[in-house]
Amino acid sequence: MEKYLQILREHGIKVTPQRLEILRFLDTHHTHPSAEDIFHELKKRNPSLSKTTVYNTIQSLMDHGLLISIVFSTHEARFDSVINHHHHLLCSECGKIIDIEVECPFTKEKITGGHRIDEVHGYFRGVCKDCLRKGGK
Amino acid sequence: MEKYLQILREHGIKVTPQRLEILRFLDTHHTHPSAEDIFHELKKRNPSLSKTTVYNTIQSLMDHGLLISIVFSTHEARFDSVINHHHHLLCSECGKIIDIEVECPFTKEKITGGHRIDEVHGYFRGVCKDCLRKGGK
DNA sequence: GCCTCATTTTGTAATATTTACAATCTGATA
DNA sequence: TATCAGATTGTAAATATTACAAAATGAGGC
Ligand SMILES: [Mn+2]
Ligand SMILES: [Mn+2]
Ligand SMILES: [Zn+2]
Ligand SMILES: [Zn+2]
Repeated sequence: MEKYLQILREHGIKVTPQRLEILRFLDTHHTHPSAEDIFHELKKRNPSLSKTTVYNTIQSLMDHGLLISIVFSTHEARFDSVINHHHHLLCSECGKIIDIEVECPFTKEKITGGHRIDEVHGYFRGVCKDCLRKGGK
Repeated sequence: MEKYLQILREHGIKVTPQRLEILRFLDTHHTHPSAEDIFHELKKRNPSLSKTTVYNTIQSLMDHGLLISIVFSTHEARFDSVINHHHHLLCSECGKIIDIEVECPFTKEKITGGHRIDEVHGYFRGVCKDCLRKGGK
């Protein structure tokens, strides 16, 4: 837990048990969880946890560049503490969101078509490797 | 209007005035409107229009590959009748969603990292050309 | 032209995620 | 230990989307 304490301190985020737990969960579960996923899991050990705290903490971590949101549909946002640039695939078979490590040409260009590009997000839809192996399709 | 009548017929979508109007609006306004935008605009000429019809029609057009949804945030979905592949930039200054015509290497590969890729969406955030010219930043 | 019936439209209600807010709590500091 | 700004909590509000059933529509057959 020392690791997460240090991360929060380095970013000037006041350390609280809730923030430590949320950060730890995100760092140890690279499954792109939703706010509900985080809340549901951490509430087991801390029954007084509030969903508002989860949302507040998520926002705080995003403001400090420690977290990105992944939005495949308006239904819900998913979150990822892996900041180094990568794309994402939503598997139509198993529903998982999977990291795609690719060399994306647009991440390097600061200007494209005259527009300034600050962030690049690649969202793919398809069928993941595991599901292809199992089911065919 | 003959054009949209033909499009619906070709795709086996039953022709109705509402569907014609929605299709026409999308084809003549490449501003990536929201469902609310479409509803609000078309209700002027057809006061009995229902928002459910807008959503139903959007879904139908998407099912037939005539429309794609653009999701930058969970707040709302935006829609685009331009199907030929292109990426999108959300300008943090003016809020517009702008088409980015680029050669994207991932659209050609059917398999990437062992996963099957069916759809590729490129979402950029930044500042558009017009806003750069005006405001600096 | 009229009937029929499947489909569509409409209006309302339900769902669910996210945000707003105020009271309470906490923890660092002096 | 007293203070107090900031964090947490619970509840309520906002809002986009979906579900549903009744009414309307429109193409095809007579
Ligand atoms: Mn990821
Ligand atoms: Mn577009
Ligand atoms: Zn899969
Ligand atoms: Zn702009």
